[in-house]
Amino acid sequence: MGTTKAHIFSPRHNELAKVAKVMAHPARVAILEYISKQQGCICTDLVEEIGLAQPTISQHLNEIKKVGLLEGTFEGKNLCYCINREKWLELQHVFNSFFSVIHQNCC
Amino acid sequence: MGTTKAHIFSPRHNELAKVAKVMAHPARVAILEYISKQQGCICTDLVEEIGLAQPTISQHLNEIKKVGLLEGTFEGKNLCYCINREKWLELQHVFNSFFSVIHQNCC
DNA sequence: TATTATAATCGTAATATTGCAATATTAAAT
DNA sequence: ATTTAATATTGCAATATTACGATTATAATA
Repeated sequence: MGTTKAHIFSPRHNELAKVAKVMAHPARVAILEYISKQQGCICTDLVEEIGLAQPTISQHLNEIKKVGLLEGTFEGKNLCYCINREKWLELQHVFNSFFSVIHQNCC
Repeated sequence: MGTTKAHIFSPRHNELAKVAKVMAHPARVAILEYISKQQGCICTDLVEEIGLAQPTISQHLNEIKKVGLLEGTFEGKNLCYCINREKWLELQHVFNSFFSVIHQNCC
């Protein structure tokens, strides 16, 4: 008990839920938006910008990374994070399709 | 500890996270899709269709209802659930805007 | 009124998420 | 080699989520 029964759902439904989960926390929404607004991607001040402790931000970044939405490279001691444009467009499409699929003809 | 610090985020970020959370579980994705595919909305067989226990489905329905995505009316002993079209379009717009806002110009 | 069918609610167990202090790691700078 | 700065990892506490059995509520039907 307590665990999502992923095996009873379709891969498509599981996939959509997984990516939705990334956006299901305001910190991650804010992080994604902030990173996207940077010229480059030296995101040193993310901790200060968001207002959560450094380990917490690090964890959230990791969650975003796990679904493939972030690309990170080290530039010296600084980490250069940026959004994976391909994956982002893929997500946009997944959501858009889902929203379009829902045609209700009742009530 | 353990609770999301909603007060440090903007209303927009909190709102987006809230609706994303609804789609952050495959059962709710499946439920939304199933309801949308019905002619009317006699969703009696939702439990059988999804494969989770009745109280669990009821809970998920309630989560969806809480963000205003479902309209429910009783038709005799059967509950008639259907998607709130207006709210649905609103959500689609919220997500679409967010995806569009992300313009990364790095990496 | 008693029965039946359907859905909500309650209570509870298992697990996941959120957040942070402490610590470790990494690499640049001194 | 030490220090410094940035990020990751660990460990843990608080809270949220997921799931379901048992029960309750509601209304149609016999």
